[in-house]
Amino acid sequence: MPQKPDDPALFALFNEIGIINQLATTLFERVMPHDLTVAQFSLLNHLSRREDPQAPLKLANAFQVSKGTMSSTIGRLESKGFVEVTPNPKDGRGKFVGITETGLAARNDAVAALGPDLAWLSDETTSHDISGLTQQLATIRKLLDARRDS
Amino acid sequence: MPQKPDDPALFALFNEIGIINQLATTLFERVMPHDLTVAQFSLLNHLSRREDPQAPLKLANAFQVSKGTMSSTIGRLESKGFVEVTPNPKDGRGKFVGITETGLAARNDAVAALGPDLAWLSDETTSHDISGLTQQLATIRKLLDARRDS
DNA sequence: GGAATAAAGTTTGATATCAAACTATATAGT
DNA sequence: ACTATATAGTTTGATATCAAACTTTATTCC
Repeated sequence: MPQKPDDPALFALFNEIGIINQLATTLFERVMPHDLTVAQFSLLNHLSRREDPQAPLKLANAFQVSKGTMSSTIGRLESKGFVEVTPNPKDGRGKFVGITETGLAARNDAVAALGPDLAWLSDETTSHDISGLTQQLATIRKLLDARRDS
Repeated sequence: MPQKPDDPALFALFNEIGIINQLATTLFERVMPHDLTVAQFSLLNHLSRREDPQAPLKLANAFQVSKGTMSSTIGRLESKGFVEVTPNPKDGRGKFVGITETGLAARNDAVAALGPDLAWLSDETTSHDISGLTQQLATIRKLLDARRDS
């Protein structure tokens, strides 16, 4: 039973992280076209960068979400016609997810729509060392990630 | 149509923030008792620090969530008997939310259960300037917050 | 005072997310 | 081969979250 039970510094850090996550998500979702969510856009953006279709499980690992979550996001993008899911001919259990022409266009629309907000943020944060900040966070993320598997 | 459409640095930052948020949330929820979620614990913890009951709207603002979200979280804590909701005698629309004895005990249980993980994190991050990191993030949070209202 | 407006809470419908259960296919072990 | 186990995806049930619609009570403004 800790005498000094809560670490205010860590609580404050996670609090800021949680709020930023929420604010950025809603800010971006307000401007993105095609009713794209951040989860959907991120997946679309990821697929737009690699020509070869990817297995759902690999995508789930890349985004650190459960396979159930990835299954759901893929399904929604599929309904919109933005991705195409094909069976893995070598493995009856497996599938491949690839972006469609429509999906690529939607991704480009979204990138364009996000432009102003990102440019504004970029301007406002020129004095910050964003890369340095990101690296510090990456260190903490790796800690949490290692702890998860333990 | 931007030639350099995405700002990799900013995307990377928000990506880390999103993943940390998710990892920390699931890590904490795995150890907390009474089926407490982070949202529920945070509210309970907040209420444990002030003796006087708070209005739901005030709580929603403090946590930067919508009143609908706060309404839902309060309802769940009320079902568990951890908070008590009373009408505002001065204003028929208003309510007040206060923590119960049971709620305070649950909050203390949760703090104790979180102890080991927080201690571990604290140890692992001694070389990091957590406060400085938090302040940098707070600056960005304020930017996003201001943008939201514009 | 009565009508219009505002404010506090709740409800609804949608998405994201997890864990856990489930289905189907593949691989291992004997 | 046959059984047991492992792997890929899907489904289910729960919570969090938002925006928007809705209800109830206050306040404002002629």
